[in-house]
Amino acid sequence: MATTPMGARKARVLRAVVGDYIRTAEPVGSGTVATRYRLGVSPATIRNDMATLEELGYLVQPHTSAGRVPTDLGYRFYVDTLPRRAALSDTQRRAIAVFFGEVPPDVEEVLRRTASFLSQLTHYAAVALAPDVERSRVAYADLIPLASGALLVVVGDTGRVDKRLIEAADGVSEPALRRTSEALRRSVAGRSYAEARRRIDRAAAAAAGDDRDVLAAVAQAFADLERSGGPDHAFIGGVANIAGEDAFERRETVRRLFEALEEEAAVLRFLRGLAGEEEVAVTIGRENPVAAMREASVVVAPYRAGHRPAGAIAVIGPTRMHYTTSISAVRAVSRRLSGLIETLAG
Amino acid sequence: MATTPMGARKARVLRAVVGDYIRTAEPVGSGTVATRYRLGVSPATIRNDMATLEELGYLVQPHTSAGRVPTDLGYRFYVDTLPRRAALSDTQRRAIAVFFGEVPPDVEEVLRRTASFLSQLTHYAAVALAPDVERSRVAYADLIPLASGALLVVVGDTGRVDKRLIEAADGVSEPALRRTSEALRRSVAGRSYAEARRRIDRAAAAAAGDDRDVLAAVAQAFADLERSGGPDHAFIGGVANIAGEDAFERRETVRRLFEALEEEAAVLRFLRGLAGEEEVAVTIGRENPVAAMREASVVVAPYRAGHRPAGAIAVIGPTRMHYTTSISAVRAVSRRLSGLIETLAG
DNA sequence: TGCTAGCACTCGCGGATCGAGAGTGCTAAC
DNA sequence: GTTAGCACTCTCGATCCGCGAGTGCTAGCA
Repeated sequence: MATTPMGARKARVLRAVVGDYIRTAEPVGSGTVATRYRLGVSPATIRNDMATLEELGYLVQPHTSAGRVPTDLGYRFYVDTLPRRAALSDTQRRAIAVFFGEVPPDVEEVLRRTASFLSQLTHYAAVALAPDVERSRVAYADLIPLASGALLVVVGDTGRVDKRLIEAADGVSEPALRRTSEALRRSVAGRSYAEARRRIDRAAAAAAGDDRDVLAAVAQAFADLERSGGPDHAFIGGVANIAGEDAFERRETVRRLFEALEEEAAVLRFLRGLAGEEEVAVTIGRENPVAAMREASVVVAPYRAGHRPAGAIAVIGPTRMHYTTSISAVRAVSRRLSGLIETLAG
Repeated sequence: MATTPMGARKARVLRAVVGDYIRTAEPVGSGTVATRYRLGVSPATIRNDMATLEELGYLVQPHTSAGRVPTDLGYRFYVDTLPRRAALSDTQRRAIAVFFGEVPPDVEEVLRRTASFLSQLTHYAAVALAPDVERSRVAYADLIPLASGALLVVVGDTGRVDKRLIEAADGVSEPALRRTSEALRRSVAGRSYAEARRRIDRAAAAAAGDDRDVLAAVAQAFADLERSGGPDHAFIGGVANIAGEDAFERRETVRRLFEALEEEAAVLRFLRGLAGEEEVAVTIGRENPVAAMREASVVVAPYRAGHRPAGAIAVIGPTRMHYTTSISAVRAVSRRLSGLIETLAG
């Protein structure tokens, strides 16, 4: 930050206003800033600064005789000039240690719990995305015979597990199933999902009769996986926090937000895009491409599996969010999660 | 119903008040009942009836000069005297046909989509419970070797799939894994989960070395499954409908409801208990054992897999719910769902 | 005995009014 | 560039009031 283009004191005033508003939820007046944050100048001076900051688009007044409230741009400045990595509270630190000390039953469950845990930690809603198909390799694939056909089970090296019913039109013959199963186990391990599909496709072309049908169905299943990223691989926790959050004033806002969260595809695409390679990213209010989230902010970070980025976790709250805590929490959890996933799947 | 203890006309008045209140959300006065529902008596008479109904606990007035509003008891009477099976609208009927015409990828996904679909159909929140462990038999179990150990996959004859990481302290030897896998496939198919666990326990006791460790871990995994019913096997759809529902006046009500829905264990137990063997059941307001749901009503029905009850689906809405539609929808969907699950898993 | 017409009464709701208080912008002086 | 002083604006909450809906009661009628 060093010397900001707006001038050092104005920057301090802006930070004070945003910080105070986040804490109190009340419009902040010049008097408050002068007494609560010792800037060594009088309210009148601060008033001038605030007027400038309003012209620049960082603040607005709800009405003439009220204090100022940050715009999305104001929050953006606040977040960008946040002191690097604030420490977590002891309670949070301990909670994280306990959470990651438990032995989880499987990766999917880890993500589900992580979403829930992250929401408790931050008091906002949280999302955990399952490892991306495109960033996973097939570790294992097999066909499980069932009365009505077979169940294709695909396990990725990121820990993701997909399953899909395979039904041949007029039943599947035992031997065909056994042969396909064998072929799958031999040929797809270590490949990307796309490459696996291509191999199975080729195998289908080369095969005949029942074998061909089964292989074609399996290839189709792989294709579906690639296209949709698999069904429901976003785990959401803490929706109650959003429902109770009165920073969302209108109920309609909450409703639309939930609608968007339930429409998982959109959120998925958006969050995957947001999660950069290394660090925590923040999207504020109208910066958000998803219309229903224009009154919300998102704090997102990627997690890794075996040194490669695999999925992402995020916190979703009102623009008047406690950014410091959320960012610290997301950063800490994403790091620990990467470690855990690595030992589980790697 | 025939002759109600309260007298035939009072019953009609009560039904009129409840029905009108559900439609309009306005307290219902004697005048409205007299003009809108042709009971052949004057408002004065209806006033008397309403006074009686209030004494009996079926109605209340929000304040002296307002119309009447049903109590939970009033809704109960209304639901109990509903004409048997109202027809679904054409739109709904068509939607159901389309929905169940699609080929689903697997049972879990069917339930997830059913929850979402049922919520769209009714405009309330909906829940679909995965098939109960206690009511399923093991169709298939296998160990899938992974870098960090193995993944236990258990498929039930109801279509439920459970997976769980098995990690032996100091790695699992290949041969032990192969032997255990073989033993599993041979010995557990067709058994109940409890019986399967006992067999594996016995096998573990009889085995030695690595085999013993792996078998013990598998038995432990089965035990966990039985105890918890498996993680997250409730799929919830349409929370946005509840967030937007203004029949829930206070926001706190909505918050607590979400909290309860997220605390899946409680909802699970409650709904499983509620779902009778054959028919649709309705729980209204304070009848509800879960405190956070005391201002909500639940319409629930079981679904079957292979002629045995397996799980349940439910609609959750305000006590001022459109019961007729909800009941019809839940009944129709549960029936179709039973058929679908049967062809998939049976 | 049960139903009805008439009537006085109650009470919430929406709109209007008003004073207090917070916070502003402007001006003039330092 | 900063500050003190001051007049001004505007929201918020309290209070008041009239309207209208709906009631309960009483008296009369079949």
